[in-house]
Amino acid sequence: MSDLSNGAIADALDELGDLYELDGAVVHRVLAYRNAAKAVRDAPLSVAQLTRDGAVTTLPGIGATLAQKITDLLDSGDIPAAIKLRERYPEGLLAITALPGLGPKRARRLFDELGIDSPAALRAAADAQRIRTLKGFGAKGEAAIIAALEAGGAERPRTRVVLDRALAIADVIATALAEIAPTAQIEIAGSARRRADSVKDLDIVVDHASLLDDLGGLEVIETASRTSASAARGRTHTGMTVELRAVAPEQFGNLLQHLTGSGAHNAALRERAVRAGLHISEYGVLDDATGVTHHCVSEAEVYALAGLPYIEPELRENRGEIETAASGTLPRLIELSDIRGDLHAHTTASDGRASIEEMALAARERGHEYLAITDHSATHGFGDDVSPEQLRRQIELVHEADAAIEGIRLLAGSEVNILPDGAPDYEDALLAELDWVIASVHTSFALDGDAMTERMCRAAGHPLIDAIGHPTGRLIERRPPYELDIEALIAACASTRTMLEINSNPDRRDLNEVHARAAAAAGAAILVNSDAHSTERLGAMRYGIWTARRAWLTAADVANTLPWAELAARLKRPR
DNA sequence: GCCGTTTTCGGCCCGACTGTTTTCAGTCG
Repeated sequence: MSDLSNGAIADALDELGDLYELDGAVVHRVLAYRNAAKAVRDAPLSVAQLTRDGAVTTLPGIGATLAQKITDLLDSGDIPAAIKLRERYPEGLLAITALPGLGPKRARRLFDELGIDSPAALRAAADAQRIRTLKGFGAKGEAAIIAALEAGGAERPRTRVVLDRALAIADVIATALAEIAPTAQIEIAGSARRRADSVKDLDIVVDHASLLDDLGGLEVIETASRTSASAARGRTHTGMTVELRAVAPEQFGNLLQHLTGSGAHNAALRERAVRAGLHISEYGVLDDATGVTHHCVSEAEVYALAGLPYIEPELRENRGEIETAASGTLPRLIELSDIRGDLHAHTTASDGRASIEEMALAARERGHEYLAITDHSATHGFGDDVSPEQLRRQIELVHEADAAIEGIRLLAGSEVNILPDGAPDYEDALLAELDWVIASVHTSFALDGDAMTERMCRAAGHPLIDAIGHPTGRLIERRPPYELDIEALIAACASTRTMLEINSNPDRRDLNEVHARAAAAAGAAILVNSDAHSTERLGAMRYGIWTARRAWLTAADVANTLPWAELAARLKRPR
């Protein structure tokens, strides 16, 4: 039987926080639950296991009370306090608090005074003009509620945009603004700058206020308006919100740091600063001792005033980076230029668009020393499968191309399917002829967690499988990971010297940053691969690198920063 | 509810915006 996942525990804590908030608890108590939920969600270890070991209070923000609540959850499947509060506050009330402008306080008044317990009841009351009779709610508020309900705010969370689409638009906007004001400083901020999997909107910081009036004229912008003397907001034709903020050059670092976030990072940074008598805001750093507000041209100055070294945007998620920075032990994060080769790429032999030669030349152009050709295997289907006979021919073709093309080592590989029983879909004798084998799940996603975990651990134990590709199968914003005990897989890979991939396809980025950090901590070797299906997509590698950086990885944690000869020597079957 | 190179108690980031307000609470990022 598998334990509750960190995500499930975090969801339970978030729900309890929401319920306490409806119940009128002091905000700091509610915040404590939110912080604890985040700590659990970001934890690189099994929180269930930590709890059973009596060590869960080592996580930041989890004390004796929350440890007991997590223990109750693991023992009985629920938290007693949550059961009690759910009886008092109907589920529909939480849906109401999801509407813009309606928080817990106002939702409670609607519930207490008008008996409104669902979005439908809210709509009926608004239509009957009963809401405006409440103190604090006017006709305007009533109209805003109707508008929010009609926008569907209570049913579906707003969709987020996957990072590559967001960056593509951000680059177009930044380039267009730079053409208008060539001397302006223009920076993308927000979660896009932190290289998160997806973003809600785009934040852009400029030091030329005149640019605020140019936003609406850009080709990618559908509508735009000034929202204040220093800000403009636009909407792209794709429906994404763009916030443009202008600031004086001497305060550029303050605003960029503020808008890059994350919110949790900034809150933790500011709490630390307060203990030193400093107040950090988007406008400057106020020193209590002198009464002086320091302006910062660069972010590095903001951190320096707080007594810290510069912290890379990818680390700013309040996952321990502030404490680690304070102790002077931040890792030197991996960079794209550290990568020496790519061990996952497709050609026209399966579902790729380019030939072996085209992929080889494009990889060489990118500075790679080696490239593994890993087309799909015998059972792939969709007409993309490579029969054993075709694979034998492909091996010859790859070796011929390797001999013919100077400056890059080509490896004859395959991306084999992991069958539901954990076996690869080629005979071992054929696998043994390959230079490189990466194994992935492409079928039977719906196995239960135990079966999927056994399937993948068995694959990791296969002597001829070198690496596991896109280990959780998730597609960002589209498909959740399949049921899998990722820690068990990581342990299996570490003990069998099977490498784990960070797949760089921007829709995958799989392993994600939390799992990649856990894998490196467990001693498993990580790969960052493009999974390119065309020459251009070899460039997707940067997304995997960003995930690796968000996982705190250094070049030493990633195997394909090594020359091929050194990497090959570390494989379970040295070649 | 958590936490401590000012604290085991008394704090807990900062500011903008909104609407309904004669001075502010609630919400949001």
